[in-house]
Amino acid sequence: MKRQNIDHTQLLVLSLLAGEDMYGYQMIVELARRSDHTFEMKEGTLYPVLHGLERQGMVEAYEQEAPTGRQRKYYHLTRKGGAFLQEEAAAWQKYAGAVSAVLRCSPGLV
Amino acid sequence: MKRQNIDHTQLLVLSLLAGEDMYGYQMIVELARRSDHTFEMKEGTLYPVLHGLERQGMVEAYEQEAPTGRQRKYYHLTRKGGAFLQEEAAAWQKYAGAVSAVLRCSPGLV
DNA sequence: TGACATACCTAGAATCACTAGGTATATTAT
DNA sequence: ATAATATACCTAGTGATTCTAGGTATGTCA
Repeated sequence: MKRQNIDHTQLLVLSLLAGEDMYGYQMIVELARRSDHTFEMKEGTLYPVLHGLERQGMVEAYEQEAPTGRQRKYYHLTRKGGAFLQEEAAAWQKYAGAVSAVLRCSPGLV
Repeated sequence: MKRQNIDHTQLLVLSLLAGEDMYGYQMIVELARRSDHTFEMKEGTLYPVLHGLERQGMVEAYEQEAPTGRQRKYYHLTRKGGAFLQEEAAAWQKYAGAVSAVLRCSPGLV
């Protein structure tokens, strides 16, 4: 389909970083919390996506020590990433609206 | 993710058949119309999905001659398929709601 | 000290949708 | 008449996305 390929993981990750810098593990926890545990992202899904976003200049990574003494890798949304997020969010709205429109054509589904 | 795997093509196809029996080509045209051309499903996507749904007993196929004299293969939603559609539609609502909830956490996206 | 949570990572498999072809008939334009 | 387009079905192979299933290592709590 045209624009079937909304990368949901990418969209959700970018939207998390729009609010504040986060590290990977935190994103997984936050995403679960904000979605009422509808999304339980796997590490095997998240980390490759983060690396891809970094390669594309959508996010920048930096290391920072946690109060516990552990090393964390934080990600920051770049200006380019912010613009991309806007596009992806708009694409999602369009996509979700279209699905809803199709479902509404069949009574008893919505 | 948990329930990341909503098969969008399957959901849309089943919802089309909830209204009336349709043949493949018609589904592509109807889906484009109902989604304001957001969805332009490819034949290479649709037909394998239809065959899969038939194999699983979600739809039943029958041949019927069109007024033009051409042979068409119509698909009919079975009771099992109807129940499955209800589940998938509910899963979609939950999924879409969760995405919206996450996006709403970041101002300026919704 | 053993279990669990935190925190990062990758290789390979599975799923889903697409590309790019194929076949064939009906309609419309030249 | 015939060429182009629309209708109508199909499949093999490819690419993209996400998952499974591991690995490494540190911190916390019972």
